[in-house]
Amino acid sequence: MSDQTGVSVQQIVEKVWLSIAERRLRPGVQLKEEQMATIFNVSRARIRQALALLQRDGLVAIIPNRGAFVCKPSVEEARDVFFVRRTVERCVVERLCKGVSKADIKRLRDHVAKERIANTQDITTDIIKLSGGFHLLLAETVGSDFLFATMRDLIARSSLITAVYRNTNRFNCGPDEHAEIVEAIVGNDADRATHLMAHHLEHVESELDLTEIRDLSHDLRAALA
Amino acid sequence: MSDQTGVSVQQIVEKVWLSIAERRLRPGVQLKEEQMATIFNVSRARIRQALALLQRDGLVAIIPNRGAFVCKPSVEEARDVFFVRRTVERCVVERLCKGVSKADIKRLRDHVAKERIANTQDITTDIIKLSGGFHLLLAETVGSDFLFATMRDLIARSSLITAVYRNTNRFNCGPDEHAEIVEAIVGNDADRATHLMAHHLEHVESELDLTEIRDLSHDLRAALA
DNA sequence: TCATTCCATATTGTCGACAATTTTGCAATC
DNA sequence: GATTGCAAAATTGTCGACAATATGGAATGA
Repeated sequence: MSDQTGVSVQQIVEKVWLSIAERRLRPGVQLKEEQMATIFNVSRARIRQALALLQRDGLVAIIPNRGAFVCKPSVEEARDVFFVRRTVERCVVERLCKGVSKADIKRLRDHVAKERIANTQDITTDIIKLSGGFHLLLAETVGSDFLFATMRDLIARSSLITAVYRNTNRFNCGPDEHAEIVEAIVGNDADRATHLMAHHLEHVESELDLTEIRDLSHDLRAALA
Repeated sequence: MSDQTGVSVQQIVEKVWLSIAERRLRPGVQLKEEQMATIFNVSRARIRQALALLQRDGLVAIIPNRGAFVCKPSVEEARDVFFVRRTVERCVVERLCKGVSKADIKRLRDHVAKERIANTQDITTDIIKLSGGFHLLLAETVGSDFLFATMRDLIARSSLITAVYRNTNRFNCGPDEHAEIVEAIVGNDADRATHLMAHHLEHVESELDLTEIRDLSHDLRAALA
């Protein structure tokens, strides 16, 4: 009758991640374990594991004996994330410009092609997944566990920040800029590649409204001053 | 009879962390759940939670259906970690130089004082904990969750790298350089503070033997070439 | 009417047991 | 003597149940 199919921890994480990135889950809402266990048709233990991973990625905050809540990053945190991201992505690109295999090149170009398709067909879910996935793929191609893990963390937080502070309806991180970066890497042109990447990230950040007045709900004294 | 005292997840993480940093646990060894459950006198569930956190910190690798193993970072990964660390610590120091409270200053100076005591008394465990703790305290003082989390990650990985690649018996990261950095921050001298920090990190990295011939056990073809 | 206390409810934290998977030891075969 | 196949042991993965803790509302008193 009912599908007995248990959902893997990774699938749960991805589902929640997407829901947050697509703004279906707003910052502050509580992710109750039993509720999620029912939705995904698994035991609470697996949900707890998924929540721990989401905490690792900085998407949810787990308060002891209270539960897990979707994070709301502050404007300053958003700036910090992009600051570090500029550095790490630069490091990634520099490493890639030292040479990539033919297989890697194909993978990168194929990914950009997928992004193009998602963009023309306007499938929001795919656009979000793939545009973050591009930067993750770059890090993965380097082959350093550390850079990959760091990038994973940064992408997750960037997605949350984008979901919270995006001021346009169009999703940024378009495939054209990605394509240019790939070709610069293929041509081993480190200067051009790092420059393009810096410009790309500036572009992404510029579409966010980080001048917004801070939410001072948590600090009544400051709010009423 | 036997002490019924359950050990918290955080305590387990710290114990393992220290054991790795002090080289009592070598890279590659498996951390078996039941064994650890017996040692810490807790259930396996709590051990699993601790192992998940250690994986988050990049200290152990969890292979599905196989178990958890202490990581062995490659030389290149070590360089990546220090590359990113230079950037993040610079960001932290710059933010701190914009002004810190009197309470923060006291906390920082107290910490350095503790380091001095541990150094004179030559208590290895404390020295390791405190020297990493200093950099963590700097990040915490900034007040950004993201910078703190990133720094936490970097410190954990740095500790593992130091444990693996340290070529001297003396533990680096001495309190004198820390003290200088604190005083530069107190004096709001961003130039001097960032310069000191950069020099300090270079010093730490210089005591590692990162020229070591790569371990190619995992790549037979390359090893036999 | 408002503040306080107490209790019922809901939610998270922990544990022990069982199922699934992998590793290991041993024997049979080539 | 080396290799393959199989079974037993060890280890990880998952679950349901119970204990501990926090939340919200009703009852009580000023």
